[in-house]
Amino acid sequence: MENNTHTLPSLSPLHSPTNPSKALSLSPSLPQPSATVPASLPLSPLSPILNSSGGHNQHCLSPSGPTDQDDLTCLNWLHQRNLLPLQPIPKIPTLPQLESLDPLPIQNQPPSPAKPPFSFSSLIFMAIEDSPDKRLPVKGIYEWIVNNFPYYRTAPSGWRNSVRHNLSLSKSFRRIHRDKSQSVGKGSLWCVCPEFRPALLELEAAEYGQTVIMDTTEISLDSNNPPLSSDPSCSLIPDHEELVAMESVELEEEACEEPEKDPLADSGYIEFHYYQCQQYQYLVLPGDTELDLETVEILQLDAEAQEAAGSLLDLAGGNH
DNA sequence: TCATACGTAAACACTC
DNA sequence: AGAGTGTTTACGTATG
Repeated sequence: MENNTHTLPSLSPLHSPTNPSKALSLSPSLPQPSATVPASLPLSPLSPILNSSGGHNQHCLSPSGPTDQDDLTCLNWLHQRNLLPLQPIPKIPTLPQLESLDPLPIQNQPPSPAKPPFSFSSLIFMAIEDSPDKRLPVKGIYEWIVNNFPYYRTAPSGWRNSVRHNLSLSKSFRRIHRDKSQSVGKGSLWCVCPEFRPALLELEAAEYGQTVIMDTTEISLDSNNPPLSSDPSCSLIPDHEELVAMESVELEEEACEEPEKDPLADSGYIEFHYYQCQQYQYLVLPGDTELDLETVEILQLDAEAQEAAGSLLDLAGGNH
């Protein structure tokens, strides 16, 4: 087995919706960027996900392609993008180890590609999101990974098996049967299940060591039990927790052809993830809920956060 | 110790 | 037939 030299952060609580208590335990009050992420990493992995332009980023796959020296820093394109509809994400880093985010001097760069500090789920997510149509065949995912992460050029081919394994196993991805008339090549197209985009976004950000989970909250949507957050005194303070079932929420399943893959369907909970960066807060929903901004407002987010929440609801396909 | 997430390998069936 | 794809199972490691 290959020795993974990177210590990856745990998955978001969104990946364990049936375990709300654990989710609540993952609510650090202070920023906790991954200390294992090389300092040479660029800042924002949010870029590809949040690029709503729909266009294929041109410089992410530069004509010359990334060099082996690019290694992890080959992700520079990720933060070179001018997207971030969820802005304001103010300039971050507040941590000493992130003070210098410029690429390392050549002499300090590793001699050979190191394994990217991204899980396969994140890699697949980035690949799909970077495609013009937000869908890719398995082969296209391979190619994207190889083009953007030199490590996988020379890595044993077993990682491809892992990619396929992740595609099949992960609830975040779903298979789209190709139109027979347009079928070229083998297999199906794969896309990101919309309701899991925020979760993947969060995961990717966590692996990037930038975004900080400020709080994880679960809100009651039961009309008989108003959300605790409707209490004006209940504000988003660190370690503030709300735990309630979401019995009245009906997830829209039309976005996903395989509703049985939706872990929220039987979890009884919905999780709101708050991100805080300096004076801003961000809200990430699991997506495709029927929540509207009124629901969001009771969370008493500040104006910026509400704007971000609105963008996220748009992203998640919510109506408001 | 346990649960969970993740990576990896392998077997198998299916499609092109 | 062979390669690629998709699914499933199993096992090991890391982490909280």
